[in-house]
Amino acid sequence: MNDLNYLSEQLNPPQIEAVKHTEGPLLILAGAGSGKTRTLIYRIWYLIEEKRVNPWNILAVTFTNKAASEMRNRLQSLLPRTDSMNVWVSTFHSACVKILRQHISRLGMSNSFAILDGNDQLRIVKKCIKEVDDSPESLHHLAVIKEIRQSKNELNTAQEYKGLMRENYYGLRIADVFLHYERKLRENASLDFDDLLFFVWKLFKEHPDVLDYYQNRCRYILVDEYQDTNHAQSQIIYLLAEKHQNICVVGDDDQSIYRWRGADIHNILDFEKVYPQAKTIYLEQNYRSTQVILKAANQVISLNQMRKEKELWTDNEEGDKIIFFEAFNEQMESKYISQKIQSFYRGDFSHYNDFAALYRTNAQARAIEEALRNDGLSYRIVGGLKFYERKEIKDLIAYLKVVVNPDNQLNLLRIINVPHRKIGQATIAKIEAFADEQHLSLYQGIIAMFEAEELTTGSKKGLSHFIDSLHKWREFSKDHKISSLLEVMIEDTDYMEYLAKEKTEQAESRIENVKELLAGIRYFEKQNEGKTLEDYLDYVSLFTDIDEYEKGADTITLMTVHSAKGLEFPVVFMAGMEKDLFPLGRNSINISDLEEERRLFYVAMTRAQKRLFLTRAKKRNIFGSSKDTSCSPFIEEVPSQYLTRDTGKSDSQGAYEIFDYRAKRPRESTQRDLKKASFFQFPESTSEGNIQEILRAGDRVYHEKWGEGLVLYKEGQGENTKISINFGGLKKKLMIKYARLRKIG
DNA sequence: GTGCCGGACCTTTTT
DNA sequence: GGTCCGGCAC
Repeated sequence: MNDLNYLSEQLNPPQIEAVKHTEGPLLILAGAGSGKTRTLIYRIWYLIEEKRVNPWNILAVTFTNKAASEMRNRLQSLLPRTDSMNVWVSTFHSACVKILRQHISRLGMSNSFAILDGNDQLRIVKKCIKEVDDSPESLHHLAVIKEIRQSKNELNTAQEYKGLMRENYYGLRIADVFLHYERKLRENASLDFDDLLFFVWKLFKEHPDVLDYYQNRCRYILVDEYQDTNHAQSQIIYLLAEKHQNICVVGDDDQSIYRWRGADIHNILDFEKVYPQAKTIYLEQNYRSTQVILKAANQVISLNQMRKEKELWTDNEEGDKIIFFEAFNEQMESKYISQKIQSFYRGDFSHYNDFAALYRTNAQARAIEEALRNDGLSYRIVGGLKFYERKEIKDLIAYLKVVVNPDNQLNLLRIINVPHRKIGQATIAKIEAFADEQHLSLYQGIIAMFEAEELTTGSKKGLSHFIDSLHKWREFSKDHKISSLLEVMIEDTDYMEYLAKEKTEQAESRIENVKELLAGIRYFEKQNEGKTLEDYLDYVSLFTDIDEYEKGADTITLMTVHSAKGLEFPVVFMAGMEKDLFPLGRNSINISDLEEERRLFYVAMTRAQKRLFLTRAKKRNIFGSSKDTSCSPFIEEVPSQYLTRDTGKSDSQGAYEIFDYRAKRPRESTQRDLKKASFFQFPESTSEGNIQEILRAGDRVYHEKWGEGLVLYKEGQGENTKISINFGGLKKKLMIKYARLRKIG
């Protein structure tokens, strides 16, 4: 088929224009739901198929691994395999890691650097404050981190930062911590997230031959979500595109919601100034939402001053009004969400993944989770405590990192006494002092101390055993798979025993997590044959939970609005529409903060395809005590003709629709239902306790991992009750208190 | 060197 | 309501 005919079947006129404008800078302002990813994909297809551009010369940058892998998948279905494989599709951060692993030695640094995550950074900054500041308690670590990150994003070194703080006493104190922090990172050959960008920029600036290589390689550059770029990122892109000028950025200033982490909205607002030759194309047809939702969202966002004027339109149906519901407290709010989902389910929307509950802060997930669990609905929480940030996972990853690079003190310290080897503060201080004196790394210091026979008996045994094991693992890793190595390490250190001995109820789930980690590694090995332990560690360092989110599973999705960007759902619940929560602001919230919150609200609204619910709680638990709340000002910003209040009939305490399964239609709630609901509101014991009473042989239950099952019999008493369940032929005996079972039906 | 207790502080949002 | 950290007892 003729390419142009094909394109006009797939895309609308402005989208086609964006695809065909291949030479020179291009700004695509793509509103929510306007098919921007689709446009990008076809643009790459067009470059390769029509313009005969070598796929190898195309770079497509995204912000999340999820977005990158989605793009890769969609390219694969459109292009011959070899072509789609050769396009460099990557996140900013992984592209930078790839570049630095090759060339950072040109800056006099080690190519085998470690990557610190946010928690590592936090711990190190705290420590640095204590080590160099005169009154550590008056210097808040978050303030310091903010300054460090901002400085790096603005491409200033610690020295330059100190220069800028000349007259500023407080700033100078931060500068000293910053300098110390940098020294510590360099000594340990470690880079934080912001360093990844900073050093790529530095590399390009100081080594024109390296820049030239990448300029020639990346002749056609595409950047997704350009409104989220920070200064460092935009400068890297600027340098890369300088030679060929084939830079296409896609974004929506109205969806810029990462200003707080350094995203500079001016990058997109001023694109035409930075690239005077730029062409600008607007994608304003929305394919996602109903008229009502889209018009309401348009109205809300139009209140922002700092934006490019535009108005999305759609051919979609008019749709139902947006519903606003005020609940007594967050338990009732959650109950309402659960009830609404049940009344829709098997009605207009037949899958659980048609529903999403969004919120401003992760802490709100708990109440919603509890309501859904009590009602036996299948849900999943995206984000929150992340898998790779769990203690047990970080421990084992640190073991792997130490095998790769024992000189990294940060990782070594994390595991040197985990599990316990009787190596405490005193011993470590002693080694540190010795190592400093001899100008050795901590690891080399330990070895040297053995040779010098400087160690006391107490910790000697534990230390020598640890060092011997480390040698053994390093040898072992040379000709064994990552998963085998980890298995051996877990075995040698009795790590599972160590977890099991922690009598907390977390023990079981921690052990499960370790198994999941092993399974994850095996999967990685299968997917990436020939990749090394170092490759795996890079992958883990840049992995986030939203990457894991898959449409496939049929569950209700709970996540923050930030995580929801780029996704869509037929039915969206936006919970917590309260002043000080959404918009979130404590003491003072200035206009530009408010505008960012409004953009966030706009993102939330535009996730909805068919139905949108806004809910709030009149009382909410904050830090354990119940507080009265007032309504979010955003509610008033939604035009009243698109909004209808669900009063829950006459009862303002929060009546709701109940789905009557026998009649297969909703009925109104009765006093009895309300009583029942308020029982769930205050579960005396947690759901584990409740469920134990409820479950009996013959009940159907749902388990996160095993799916649906049939209860066969119970065994034992009280806390230690075990339950035998048949999961589709597979019989399992589980401890009730750990199994997290949900009753079905 | 380890483990337990109590108080402070906490919540944005994420690569 | 949860986490982290310091202090104290063993």
